[in-house]
Amino acid sequence: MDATVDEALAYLTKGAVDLVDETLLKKKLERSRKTRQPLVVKAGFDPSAPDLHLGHTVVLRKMKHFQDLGHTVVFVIGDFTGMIGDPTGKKATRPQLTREQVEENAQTYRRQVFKILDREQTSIRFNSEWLSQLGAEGFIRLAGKYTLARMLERDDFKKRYQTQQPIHIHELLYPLAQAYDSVALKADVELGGTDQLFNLLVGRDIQREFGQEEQVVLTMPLLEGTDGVEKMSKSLGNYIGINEAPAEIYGKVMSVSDAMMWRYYLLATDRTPAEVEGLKAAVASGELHPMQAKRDLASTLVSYYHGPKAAAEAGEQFTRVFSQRQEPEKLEESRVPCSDAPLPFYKLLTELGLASSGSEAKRLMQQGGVTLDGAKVTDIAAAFDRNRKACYVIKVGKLKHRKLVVE
RNA sequence: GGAGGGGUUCCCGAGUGGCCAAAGGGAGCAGACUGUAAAUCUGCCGGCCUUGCGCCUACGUAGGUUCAAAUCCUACCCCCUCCA
Repeated sequence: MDATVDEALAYLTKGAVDLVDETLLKKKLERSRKTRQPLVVKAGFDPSAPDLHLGHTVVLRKMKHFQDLGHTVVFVIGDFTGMIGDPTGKKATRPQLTREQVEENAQTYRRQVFKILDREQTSIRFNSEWLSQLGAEGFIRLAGKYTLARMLERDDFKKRYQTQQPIHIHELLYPLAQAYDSVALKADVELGGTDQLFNLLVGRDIQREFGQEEQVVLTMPLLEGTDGVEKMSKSLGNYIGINEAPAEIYGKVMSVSDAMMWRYYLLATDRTPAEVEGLKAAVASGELHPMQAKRDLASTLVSYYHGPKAAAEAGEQFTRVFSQRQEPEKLEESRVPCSDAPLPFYKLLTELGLASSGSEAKRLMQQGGVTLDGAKVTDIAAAFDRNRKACYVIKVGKLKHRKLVVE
């Protein structure tokens, strides 16, 4: 950490959206340098969705940047708030997590997080540690440090208030609980997505109430999912998980639209904004093929989380399956016993899990998406012949290939 | 406590007695094309089968009126707004 404060500042704020406030961050950096005392950099994570996806990595990479300069990162797992359960989605009251589940999820986090973060400079903490100590009394006291009017300043609440969406009282309490995390940890910096700005700012106010120096707030953009519209999230199914199979990550990245890939470059890789602009210009001028640019992106991302070898293999498989329209190297295999009883083909598809329902299977067949050993099967009344031992390759759509052994 | 508005298929959002498995958009899926699972275009998009213009399930919940209800009536549940 021998970078000058200005260099450090530039490095740390790269890609960030909000920084509150710069002067204070400088001050903290300077002090840290003098006292050799690393800053405490905190970010909170949901205990119920332990599968990290590229969206999470935006903040995680930023945490790593702080580590690069010698600071300590605290990965806070919001188990306390998680155990209360968030009732906002009225259809399914989120199941309360047990102690064991939380611990299990934490383990999953540990496994994944250190693909990005440095183990030595990271501490993983549960916020129940200090929040459950607080008790009802302490919590109400904490609530006494803030006002409803200030809560309603939050865009999200304001909007919901106006559009007749429910706001539960405890939702107003969440920001306070999160703010108290900062107090308990004496956080110097808190990181989060731009949607967290408000919560992070409440942390500053509450810290001040507790006589602490306020934290610096730094927000990162939210990465859109593979649909290119909504933010990446597991529940929307538009995510790319870092623990997914290499070929899966590679393929999903390739399915991102050309326009969207720059965003991924910018937020999910280590390329600097200038480098990304350079690539963009190269594509615009025809110097670099957009597909190549996207392949490089896919390869980079796979190699971050699975290593360069896996990235190379995923690339090869992609070429094979999508450019050359061949079967992948390794086919998933299913077995079916020999029998004289006729089996409608569409039933076979549902049994193999290649279609979610009979109607779906028939639809796929009618649309010409189903192939048996390379020949299209479009007759929905077709039966599958399984009265002798044989081996077939079934293809459904472009993505699903299956080797079928009749035995 | 009072008055009013509202709950529709994965999401948003039309629909106020039959032509509604229900407009439109988004997401998703398939095909064509291609430079990829980009873009674009076309089609599909509750389930079941004997694929008929068939059957079952669906418009907050439970009943009722009617030959026929997402649409009308009754009760209940939930959400929101304003007043107190």
